[in-house]
Amino acid sequence: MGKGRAPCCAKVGLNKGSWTPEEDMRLIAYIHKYGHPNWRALPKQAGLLRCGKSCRLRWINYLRPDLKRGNFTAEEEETLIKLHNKLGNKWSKIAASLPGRTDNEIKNVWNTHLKKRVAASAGEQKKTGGAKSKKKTTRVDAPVKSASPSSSTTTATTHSSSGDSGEKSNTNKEEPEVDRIEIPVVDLGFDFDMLLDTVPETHCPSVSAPTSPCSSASPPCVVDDNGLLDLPEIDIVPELWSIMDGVDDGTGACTETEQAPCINAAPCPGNGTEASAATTDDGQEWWLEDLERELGLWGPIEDYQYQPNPQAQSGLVGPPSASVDNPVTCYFEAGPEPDACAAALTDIQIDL
DNA sequence: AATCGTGTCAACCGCGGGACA
DNA sequence: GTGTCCCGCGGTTGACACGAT
Repeated sequence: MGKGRAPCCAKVGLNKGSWTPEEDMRLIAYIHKYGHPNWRALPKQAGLLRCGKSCRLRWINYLRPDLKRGNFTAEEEETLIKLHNKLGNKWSKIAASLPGRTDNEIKNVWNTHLKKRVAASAGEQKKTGGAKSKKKTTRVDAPVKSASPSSSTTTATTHSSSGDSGEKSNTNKEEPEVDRIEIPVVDLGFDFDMLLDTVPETHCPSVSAPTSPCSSASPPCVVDDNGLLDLPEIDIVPELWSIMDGVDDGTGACTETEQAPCINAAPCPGNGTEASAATTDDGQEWWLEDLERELGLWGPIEDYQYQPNPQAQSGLVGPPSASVDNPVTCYFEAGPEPDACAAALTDIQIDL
């Protein structure tokens, strides 16, 4: 402890709190393309006003492609209870036995539902002599709301990133037991690589030959003036990066690893990112689409009406504006039909 | 309809451990 | 052998949603 630890984001003026869709997409797009060989350097390279820690957390707990979203199944809960009996609060170890679940999620589920349930169950056993098996007979009386993650047969827990509003109704999963959702490859008409086009060039790793199968459309770090989605460039005072650089290694320049983020290895197998499966052509297609579904990007088009607002302000720095003012937010919130979405996005440039 | 209380969960914080120079 | 850096873990918090009154 206290080994000259770097100040966290709060101390150097970086963003904190909830992630905006823009930030999410930026992070997704970046990791999708370059992986995350160095969390600390990632925000800078991706043009994110976040600390590496925050990016890592967001990725691990929310954006990772292999996350199993939705309610815990009865089996998972059973496993969790058993493992907790055995391991205690070793959430990461428990998470290792529950594929697709994060330690954070497991911790939350335990603290909010299972702990009470187990306690209640234990109390009941005491009362009744405790001879009953611990089969999940207490589910019904668990003091949880119907939409709680533990009630696997009810409404799915959602993990929308579109702010915290309206998230409970967006992404219902009918089959929480499914480990992997098989999603047919669909041409979205939207390439995540276009997001990377907006990564500030100076912050871009100099990768000469992106190997991302999804990068067919555009080379990295080239701002396309032809109407590709322009995420707002972040107006970051140079001092901020200086601070971070100073915190990093003092060079301020990309290190070797930063220069060549593990494209081939990306997203860095064995690094806690199980996204390695996504490095294959199919895998990338799969998880991006899966993520889009989870984020509510798929759905009816009726409500999707983007109205460019010239006075719209960037949602990246500062409070996110209403979705109608922000195509990216709109993209996340409205569940646009792919073509329409792409069309809308390509028509729009977000200005600071 | 408004207010209050509770539950949920994403995100933050601080620390420890391992890797590396 | 030592110091530094980064990653990951576990505990905690704050904002939000929703149900009850």
